[in-house]
Amino acid sequence: MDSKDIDIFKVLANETRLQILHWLKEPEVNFPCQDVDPRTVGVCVGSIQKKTGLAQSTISHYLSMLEDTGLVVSTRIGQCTYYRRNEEAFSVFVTHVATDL
Amino acid sequence: MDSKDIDIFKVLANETRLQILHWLKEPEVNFPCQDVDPRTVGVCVGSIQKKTGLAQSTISHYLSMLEDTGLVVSTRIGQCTYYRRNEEAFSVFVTHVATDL
DNA sequence: TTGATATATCGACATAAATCGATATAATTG
DNA sequence: CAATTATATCGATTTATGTCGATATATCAA
Repeated sequence: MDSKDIDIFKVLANETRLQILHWLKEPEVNFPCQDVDPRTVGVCVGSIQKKTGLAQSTISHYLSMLEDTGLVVSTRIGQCTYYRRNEEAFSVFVTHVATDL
Repeated sequence: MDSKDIDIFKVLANETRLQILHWLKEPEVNFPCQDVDPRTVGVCVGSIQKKTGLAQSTISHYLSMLEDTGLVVSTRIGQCTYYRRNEEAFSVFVTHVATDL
């Protein structure tokens, strides 16, 4: 339970960010009509932003925060940046919570 | 992963509060010389406050926050209020994190 | 009841987070 | 290269959090 875990608690302490992470668990269900494979590449910022209804700058910021913790990773292809979950980071965190909390 | 879990993430997103929860896992080790059984009753606010070095009002507030989430419970005996972990609340939370995150 | 001790609550202030609109940057297309 | 589209970054404002000192409340002891 180090400072990195505290940063993860902070980033999870927000309904919109939790919602985004949840959506990204099943990207093909929650974001149909993507032009890349959402499982392996991710979902573009704009699709996520539209679904939340918050400002583009806000969602871009949230996704950066999530990426800083390692919970998601991004891939830029052309004009778009695609974000997907990093399940390894989740399992490390879950293990910490289950054993050290 | 409901609003109650978000409140738990918020309360865990602070080093001092995490530290207190960690200390309360082994209260007899971290708070020797208690006048009650720390496992079943808890540790008094003053002992926790001294160990953190923060102001009395701050620790009282932190403990109230923790109690609001259900992660700890308090018992007043005489002038002292004793706080202990509520392990059931932890296991519910851990299950949510492991399955819904 | 008075004084001492332990907590809780209140009010204040500083720092951080949420959120927006505007603008900058990167990539695409004509 | 100019216009368009998608993101990222910047600056501002509002709201929340961290933290303190002062004060109120509850309990014990004399």
